[in-house]
Amino acid sequence: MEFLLTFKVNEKIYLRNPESSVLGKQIIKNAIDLIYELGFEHFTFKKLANEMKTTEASIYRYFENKHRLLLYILNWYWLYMEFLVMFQLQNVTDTKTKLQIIIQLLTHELPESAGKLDYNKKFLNQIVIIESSKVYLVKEVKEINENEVFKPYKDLCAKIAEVIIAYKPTYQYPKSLSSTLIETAHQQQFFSVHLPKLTNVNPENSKEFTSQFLEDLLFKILL
Amino acid sequence: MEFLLTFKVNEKIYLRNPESSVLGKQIIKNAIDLIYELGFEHFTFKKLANEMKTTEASIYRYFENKHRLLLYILNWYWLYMEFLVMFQLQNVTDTKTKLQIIIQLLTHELPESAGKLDYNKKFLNQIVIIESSKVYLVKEVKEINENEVFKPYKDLCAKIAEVIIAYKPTYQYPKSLSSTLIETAHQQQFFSVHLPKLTNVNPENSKEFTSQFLEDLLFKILL
DNA sequence: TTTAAATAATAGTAATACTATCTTATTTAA
DNA sequence: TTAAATAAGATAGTATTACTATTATTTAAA
Repeated sequence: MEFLLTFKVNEKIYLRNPESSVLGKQIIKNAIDLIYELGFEHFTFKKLANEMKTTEASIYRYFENKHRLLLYILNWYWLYMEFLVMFQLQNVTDTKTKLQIIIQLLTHELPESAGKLDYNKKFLNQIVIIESSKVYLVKEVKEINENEVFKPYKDLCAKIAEVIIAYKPTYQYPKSLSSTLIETAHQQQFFSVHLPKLTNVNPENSKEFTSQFLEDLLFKILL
Repeated sequence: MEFLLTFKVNEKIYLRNPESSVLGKQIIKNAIDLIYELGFEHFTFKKLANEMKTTEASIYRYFENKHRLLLYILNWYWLYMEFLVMFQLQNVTDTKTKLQIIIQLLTHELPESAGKLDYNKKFLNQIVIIESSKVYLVKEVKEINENEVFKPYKDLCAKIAEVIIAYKPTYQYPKSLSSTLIETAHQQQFFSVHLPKLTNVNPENSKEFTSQFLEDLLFKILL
């Protein structure tokens, strides 16, 4: 059985809902491909329009600017990740196992198992690793945050924090630990590939390095 | 007694050494002020030139582009931070105390005590928190890294990793833990101000929150 | 079937990210 | 001391980016 997933992204992020039209869906799909290929700095609406054989103006009807488009993609990812956490923790009673599953989810490509996607999972994953911090590390963070556009990230963080508390009710910093886990998962994946001297990765375990590091770290903290 | 600090930054980063002239030094000083004020995305050489009453062309003689200028500032910071670590660990024999000092350094503004600076310490600190990941989270990271321009960061990371090993020789991931400490120090400082729901900060302890979280985390990991 | 909405086509503007050239002021080296 | 080299200032120019606006055409809904 296969099923197709979609999520309702906060309306404040877009001008017109990309889910509501063929063109809109294509914008997201092609944007993921092109941001992956060029990196966010070199990505422009003009290039995206050319790639899609449409016009810049058409894309501007959906998103105010490329930052909003990235924010849309990440909102989508955070919602998806929260769904995956919920989904994969179904019927798991052992809280240690729950935490292990969460670490696996944060440190590996999106699993084929859980739902079909319109978007390229590998590219989406890389965008999250490389570009996600750019949506909040900006001067305008306060105004952006006022529209609740980071809510899915906060919700994901809170959900993981819940599991942390369930595992160790006396731990004082569940949400900070949760956001640290999420961010460090991305960071160490990036470092282990591009700046390996900032890590203890070695050629044999590179695929599993980040999850091993984080699992060791997490269970020592929550001992 | 006051002393003035300077560091030799990798030649590959600049076209002309900004340390070698009055204009060069002004460029760095004013760039720190303006990047702080505008954020890196809105910062341009044109604006910097206007601010300094010089010309865009003059700045382009020192740096290829604004990314290189930011890289210069961060190299400077990493060298300074490594110096501070070395300096403040002088005559400290207890490795636990050493780690506590390092956390204090990573989570607070640059101390007045250790040397006078040409640059605004508060602004420099904020730039590190908000902008530093932007120098490596780019498509060109491989080519950039080939010129050893991240060496001061790797050295700082290695130096902290050494202290970690000294404290707990059997710990398997000293460098990853070190880079995680550095990055999380910045991240949690940012989150606790701008996205506090991603943390466990509370109004009373906001100044000390990040250091408390990290100290708790670090010594649990290294137990 | 009309009418409303979405898209395409086109044009235009201000700002950004540069490169190039020429002149003048300052330093250095012969 | 004078010539040569170097740095800085002044100015101009280009391609690209990041938009906004207008009109025409296609598609979908009433």
